[in-house]
Amino acid sequence: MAIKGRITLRDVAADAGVSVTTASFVLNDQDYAIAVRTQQRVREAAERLGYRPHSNARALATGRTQRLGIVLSSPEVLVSPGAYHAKVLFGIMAAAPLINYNLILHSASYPDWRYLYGDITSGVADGVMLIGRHYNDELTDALLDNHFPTVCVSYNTHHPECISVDCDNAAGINTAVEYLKNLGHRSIGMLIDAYDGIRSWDEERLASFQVSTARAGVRGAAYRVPVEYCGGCGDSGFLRNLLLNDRSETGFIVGSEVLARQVEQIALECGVQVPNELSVISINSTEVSENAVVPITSLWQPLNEIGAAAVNLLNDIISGRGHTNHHIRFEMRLDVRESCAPGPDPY
Amino acid sequence: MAIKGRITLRDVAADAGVSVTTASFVLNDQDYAIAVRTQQRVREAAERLGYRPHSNARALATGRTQRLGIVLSSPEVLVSPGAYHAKVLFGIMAAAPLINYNLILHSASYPDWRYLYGDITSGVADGVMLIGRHYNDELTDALLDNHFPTVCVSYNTHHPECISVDCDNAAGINTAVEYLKNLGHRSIGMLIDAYDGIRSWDEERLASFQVSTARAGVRGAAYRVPVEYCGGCGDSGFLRNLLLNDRSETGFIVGSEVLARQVEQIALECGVQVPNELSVISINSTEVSENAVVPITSLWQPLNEIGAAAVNLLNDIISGRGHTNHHIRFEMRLDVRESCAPGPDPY
DNA sequence: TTGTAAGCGTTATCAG
DNA sequence: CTGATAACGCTTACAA
Repeated sequence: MAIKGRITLRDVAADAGVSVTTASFVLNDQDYAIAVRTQQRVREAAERLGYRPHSNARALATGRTQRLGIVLSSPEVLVSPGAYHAKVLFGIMAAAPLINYNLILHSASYPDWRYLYGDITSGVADGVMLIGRHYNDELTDALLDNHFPTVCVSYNTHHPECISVDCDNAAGINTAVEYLKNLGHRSIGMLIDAYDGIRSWDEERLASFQVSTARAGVRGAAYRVPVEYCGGCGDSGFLRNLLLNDRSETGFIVGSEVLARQVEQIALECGVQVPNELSVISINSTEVSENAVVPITSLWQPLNEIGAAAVNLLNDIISGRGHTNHHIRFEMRLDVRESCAPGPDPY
Repeated sequence: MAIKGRITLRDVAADAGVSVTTASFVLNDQDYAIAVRTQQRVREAAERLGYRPHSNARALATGRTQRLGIVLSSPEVLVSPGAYHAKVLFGIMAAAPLINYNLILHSASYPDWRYLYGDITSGVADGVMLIGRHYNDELTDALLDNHFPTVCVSYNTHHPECISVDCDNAAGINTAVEYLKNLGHRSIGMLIDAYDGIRSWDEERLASFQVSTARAGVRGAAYRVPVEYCGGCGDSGFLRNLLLNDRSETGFIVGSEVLARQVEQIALECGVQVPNELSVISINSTEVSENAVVPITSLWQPLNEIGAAAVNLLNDIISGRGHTNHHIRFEMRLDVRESCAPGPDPY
């Protein structure tokens, strides 16, 4: 079934009085020494007829689609507070056209990862960026096993060929710990959302937290908070107990902004003053932290740069270019706001 | 250049000991009365070899890609306050897979609309959704002129074949006007961002504002505010003058949430109390209005439904199904918050 | 300098 | 019931 009214290369060639080969050569700038007059005729014909190369035909012939796939963990993440994914997507969208790629948004809501796998590897795109998936993600590993060009964004897996782009969680947490220590805090807590599966970023942060607190010579305890991540609501009993019972921690590093706001909120309800009686640092530093009742000091990460880096890295992989660094990390920056105060042991 | 290691239909057919034709029939459920045993052999072979139909080859043969294009006005809109586009995109992303479409995110940053036009019509997708473009958009009209399946989302043009999905701006503004009138306001102002080109939604709102105020028997004046839309900053002289000089308006309907917050902010600075001395209604009703110092009463629109409707409408067009309604409109809802108070003439 | 022709992986027409 | 075979639009050896 012909595509309705499409102008093909044949039409252009006929109009210019040359063969399709010649027309193809000219239009692809593969100047196999074509007479200048012929070139002009071809270009003129293409222009006049409004010729557009057919994306799929070209892809079929060359084996390259000039398209990059994107997989979000779910459609919802696009509209979640802080807009993490939207910001990464922004970086991707800005970077892709610069190196001639279109983007494919793979359906994020397949029941089974195998469908997604089939979709991704159906030849619709030359490679794929997976965003914020689980540590032990079968999809990721299947893709990597089959050497499909893949870049993990904001997470990674244990797969030996895993290539990822993310912020430098380890260094970031260290920054936060040092910051609290220098403020005089001697016992610091880390609060992480309790998900089903473990996330790579949580693991990196927890590991760094242990190392950093030890190195800094302060007490460090990590807690997994059983919160339903539904935008702020959830069971707050855990936090309430944590704050009201005698705790040694005078400062908390909180893995998500929404959770950090909850902490602040519950502290308020419990009569625990932020920052005077409790310092809080969140991670992400978006408007969520900024607009909190007491604006929250937060670790910022360059999400658009992360997106852009993912695009370029994926392009390297597709082009078979050597990528020296399998795990690109971007520095985090501590945005100091008003949620931290000197601890019990200031200099 | 063969696609590396890809299992083709030929491989499956060979493995099952049938022709590609037969294999194709089986795998596409076009049960041209194929022997059940043969079917099983084919399916089994496909499964075992991990066969995936090649997207582009299929597209080339059928003339259908099962992909829908999306054009955002710019990458930035994804991360703008209120996340209008992200929410529409969410609706689109949720709806598309339900009717077996993948999504193409066209590069929103082409210098010239002609490139975009070429991209869109290159056969990469079966149709396109354009989001929030100008009233006199050359791209839109070129697409419509050439009968490329197109749906305008959140805007429309004068093109006779224009098909659009949007909120019902006219009814929404009427709701807001009536609300203020019933509160006792007798002079209402409308504030619109002053862009270069005119936007269809602004035109619809302004027109409705004139009609609605007249019908309600209140005074209605519209102002275009010269604000650089850069997330909250900008020249505020205009608003300051408007608020401080003797004005008759006791209530304003403001076309954007960011602008509405500015109005509130500047009123605060000028010592004009919101809502006691000035009532404000914004449009969009997101966290931007919700988190204002005085939470702003706002007209909400179902952005995800709009996105979903666009997907289904586009599918109808592509399938050649008759679409009775060229301009689908969704009702707006007034989210009452704290920015409106009784006017000078309450009942 | 240009043209012929063989693919790329499907689908679909038409015989057998 | 099944199998050749010709598209689909383009790229690219290879020939002329």
